Amino acid sequence: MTTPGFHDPVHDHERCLAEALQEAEQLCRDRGAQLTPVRRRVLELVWSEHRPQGAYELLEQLQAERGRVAPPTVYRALDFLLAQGLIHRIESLNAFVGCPRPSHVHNGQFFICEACGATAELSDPGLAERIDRSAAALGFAVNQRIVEVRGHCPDCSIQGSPNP
Amino acid sequence: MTTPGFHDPVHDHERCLAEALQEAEQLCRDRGAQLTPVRRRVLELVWSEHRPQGAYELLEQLQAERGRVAPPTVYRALDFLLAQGLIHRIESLNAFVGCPRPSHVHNGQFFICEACGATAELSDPGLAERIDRSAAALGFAVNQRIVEVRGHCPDCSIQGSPNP
DNA sequence: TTTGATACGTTATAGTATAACAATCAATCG
DNA sequence: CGATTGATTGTTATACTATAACGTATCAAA
Repeated sequence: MTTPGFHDPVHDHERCLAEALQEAEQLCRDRGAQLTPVRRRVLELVWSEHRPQGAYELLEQLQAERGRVAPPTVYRALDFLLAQGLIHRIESLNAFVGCPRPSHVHNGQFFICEACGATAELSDPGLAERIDRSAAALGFAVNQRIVEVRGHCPDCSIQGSPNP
Repeated sequence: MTTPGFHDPVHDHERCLAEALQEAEQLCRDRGAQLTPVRRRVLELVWSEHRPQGAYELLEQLQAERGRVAPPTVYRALDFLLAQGLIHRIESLNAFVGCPRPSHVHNGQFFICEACGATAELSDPGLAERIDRSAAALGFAVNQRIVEVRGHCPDCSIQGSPNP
């Protein structure tokens, strides 16, 4: 798996990508889910950066390599990847990011840098519990917890930072 | 102020609305912010339900009473109301809901019923602190915390519920 | 009276997402 | 084998969400 938190601007990203793809293949094999070429390629594109990417951003890249591709193609691939837990949707950005722990069911917390876009996923079970306790007090049955924290990552919050 | 949590399907909503409007006027007066007729009307429309409403939903209502109204009009009003903290944007719905505690700076937590749309806002400072601690561990500087919990409200989670 | 700031009107367009139906293909069964 | 079924992808059109850019009106300060 990949390291938690933010990544160094220069890290071995080939390895992130390779590990994510390998884990996705394993997981789909185990579940009998079909990681087709389109779906696999979209997953690769999502994983090409540690930054949420919009559907149309992914679409453009697909079109660059395959000619005519229509929006439903990429949205269907994204739906599949979401259903398998291989990617997450960042609601506050209408964008998608790879999940570093796809085999582990969770609603993570996302820390999103407003300067460079880098996003880190954390999974604090205590936070989920705390939300669930509030929900219980309201008589509310929880399906999904969305936690998105906006701010500045370590690289962008120091003065003289690359993206002020 | 209005009561916290979910509201009874039949409650004195006139009162919710009147209180929200009164507080908004007070708050704008204190700040020298202009609660113009359009802005005030949009706030009323947002407060017409305890359920987040889309910009175009609000736009339709405005058009019904004022003839031609273009999207920027409603978006500008929403921007103003957001800036004053009089409403909140629900990111996972692209929709807007009235803030029951506008004079109190906060990032609340929203509990959103996926059946009936009813939304309750809570403010658990401990939750915010917990998020901030995670952020600090990452070296992340927090600007905004978005917490949206999807599930079923008390009225919709009982069997034989109105909106299963 | 001019100026500047603020709000609002208006037109056009950008960006995000899905409905509906056709085509393909592999697996299975009679 | 040929037919059927289910899953996936292609294709076209359209719906939904949001903003850019520029013009107009108002009002208070200089």
